Amino acid sequence: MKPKLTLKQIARELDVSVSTVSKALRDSVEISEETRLKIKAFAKLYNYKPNNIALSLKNRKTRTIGLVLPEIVHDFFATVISGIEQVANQKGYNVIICLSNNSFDREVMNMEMLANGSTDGFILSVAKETQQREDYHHLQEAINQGMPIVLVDRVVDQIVCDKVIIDDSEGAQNAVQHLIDSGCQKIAIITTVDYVSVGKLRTRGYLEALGKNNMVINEDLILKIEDVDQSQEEINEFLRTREIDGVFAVNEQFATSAIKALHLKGLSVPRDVLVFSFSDGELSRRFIPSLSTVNQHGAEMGAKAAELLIERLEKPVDEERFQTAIIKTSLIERESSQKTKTPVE
Amino acid sequence: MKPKLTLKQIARELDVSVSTVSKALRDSVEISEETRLKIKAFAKLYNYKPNNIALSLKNRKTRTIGLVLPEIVHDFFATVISGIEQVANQKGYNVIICLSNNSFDREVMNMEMLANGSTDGFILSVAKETQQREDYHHLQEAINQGMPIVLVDRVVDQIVCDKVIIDDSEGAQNAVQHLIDSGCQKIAIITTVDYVSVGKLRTRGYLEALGKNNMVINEDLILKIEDVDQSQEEINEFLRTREIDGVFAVNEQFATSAIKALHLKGLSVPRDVLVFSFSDGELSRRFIPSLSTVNQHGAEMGAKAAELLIERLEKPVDEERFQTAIIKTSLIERESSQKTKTPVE
DNA sequence: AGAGCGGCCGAAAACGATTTCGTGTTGAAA
DNA sequence: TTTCAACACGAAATCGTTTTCGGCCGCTCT
Repeated sequence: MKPKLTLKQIARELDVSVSTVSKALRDSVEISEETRLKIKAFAKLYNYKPNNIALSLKNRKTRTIGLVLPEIVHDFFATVISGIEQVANQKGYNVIICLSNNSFDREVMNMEMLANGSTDGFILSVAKETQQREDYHHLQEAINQGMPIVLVDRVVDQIVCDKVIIDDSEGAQNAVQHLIDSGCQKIAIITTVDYVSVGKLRTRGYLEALGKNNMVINEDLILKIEDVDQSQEEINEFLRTREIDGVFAVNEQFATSAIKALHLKGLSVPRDVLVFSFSDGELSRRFIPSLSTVNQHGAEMGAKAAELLIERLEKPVDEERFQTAIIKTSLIERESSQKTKTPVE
Repeated sequence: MKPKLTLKQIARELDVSVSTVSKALRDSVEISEETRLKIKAFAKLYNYKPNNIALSLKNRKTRTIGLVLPEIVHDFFATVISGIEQVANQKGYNVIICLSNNSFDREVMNMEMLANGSTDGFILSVAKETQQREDYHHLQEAINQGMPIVLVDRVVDQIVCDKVIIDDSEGAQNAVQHLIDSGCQKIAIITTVDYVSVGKLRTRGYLEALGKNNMVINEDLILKIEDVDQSQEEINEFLRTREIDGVFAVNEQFATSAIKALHLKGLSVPRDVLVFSFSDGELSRRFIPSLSTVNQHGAEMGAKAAELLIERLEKPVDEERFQTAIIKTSLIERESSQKTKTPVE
């Protein structure tokens, strides 16, 4: 086990000074060709790599991005990470990931942990609990300390910074419009409680679609779910007692639960009821019937977030103008929303 | 935007020396109560936090774990990350994540990127391509440089280090045994090509289960898949032309593809054919019929890996004895393998 | 011959923290 | 009065780099 090579060791070995070695390796004109080549050859031979920590300290830049996410066992966030990682790595940045598990305290802890010099900036999607509390002091503090933040997906309006979102409302509206166009008259929505920003927006899209088509809005067809884990029973009960011909679910989990509930009732999807979902993941692709969904393009969101952050990091003299990038959603029509295309069962 | 507070600034402000400040904050007895309290009060007031990078440089420890994974949009790896993250954070470690995308080159690049002082050690699951090439020099080099490695799930025998695996073979055997116990006579297996270590082991478990029950091994009922993306057609064709009453699939994707293929053939699961899968994820839980699977306990694997690594980092005088932790698998019996429990369709 | 200049290199400071080793001031013991 | 220990603090080294500044040598130009 050999400890890593340092400039000092090279200098001692070659009988020159540390500064000479440093300059030689960085191709400074101050160093004669002869010395330069000798040092470079030696460095290459013993596979010298400058110590990142020392560089970080010297440059006061870590080339590291802090990523704080509510969860990770979730296709959407996983794809976001993919997108971030790809752009970051390509630009020579590392990504430190911390999970908040949707807890406010863990989110704050994670940010404090990373803010002490470990990262140059943050990409963050706020925890559910944070949205509920509406306490964003930790975000503001990071910004005040000079650490740029890019918010992704679950953004908060009160904080002034770069943001990457999709048009949740529009995506939902398109999905519901598609159900309407397919002949649905009584469309239920299964959504989250209102403090989850994206849930609220998707609900709004649903309402707007109905409004635009002069359809009556029936509050009785709106189910707002607090706890995903206990959603199946709620959804069963909800659908058992309502007569509907279309369901719009704001995520894959609700969509599959809805289909199960409809089966319980003896109904088939898409034969009797059409279903449209949100968030395209493995589940949507593999489910039978495969789910029509609003694609959020998570990887693209992540990539954009990383680009925005890195740009801000590398052009710090940039004006204080922040932008909100809106990634286009797209409808993926699969079996669950198409009467004509009955799946194999 | 105030730059972060440093010891030097506190010292200047309070008209003492940097060393005094440092000692006061660390409760050294060398400092008088009065000075100590004054300094601590000031530090608290202005929310001083020591700079992590400087500490890392000084201590030659980063308290950061490098995690290199083949992919992340995959429930298993996502849960592994969860487990690692939880243990790491609780012990005051950060986690840097890099994705290899199953590419050998990216795996090597990532490790080089992190080995230059950014992390104290690695947790790694080797890329598919790396397993195919059987080139593990980058792992050995990291170890030679004094960076401990813990291999997870996709391990390599040639490298001597701590490892965390499940008994893939035993898990598969149990699953197949369960199919046999349920009355299956002709059980097909849908697995990966052999160079994927876990695939090979699961195949072996399948063979052993058949052997133990004195069942004839029919090579014609073994399908080895190279590319997951084009697996559906292969599986369709495979199942169309074979008469079977049970399917063991080495992952959720293959399992759902198999069920689709069986539907195409006019067969129902579990009525006509029983299906057992491997890797418990959202897909297994939500699918209709829900999938019986071998649970790999990814979070537990991740947690164990983090524990092993951190232990080795903090007790460096430890003997050079490495251990391989084998996490118990467990069978989760859901609808797809139980004739009696017909799902709602 | 003296001034000036360019080529080549080393010393030292800096990044922010910890730690070892002084050093000056007390007060008490001899 | 001298000596010595305890006390409270500061100077400086250290971690591994980069960079500024200055120095030395030899050469050319007047």
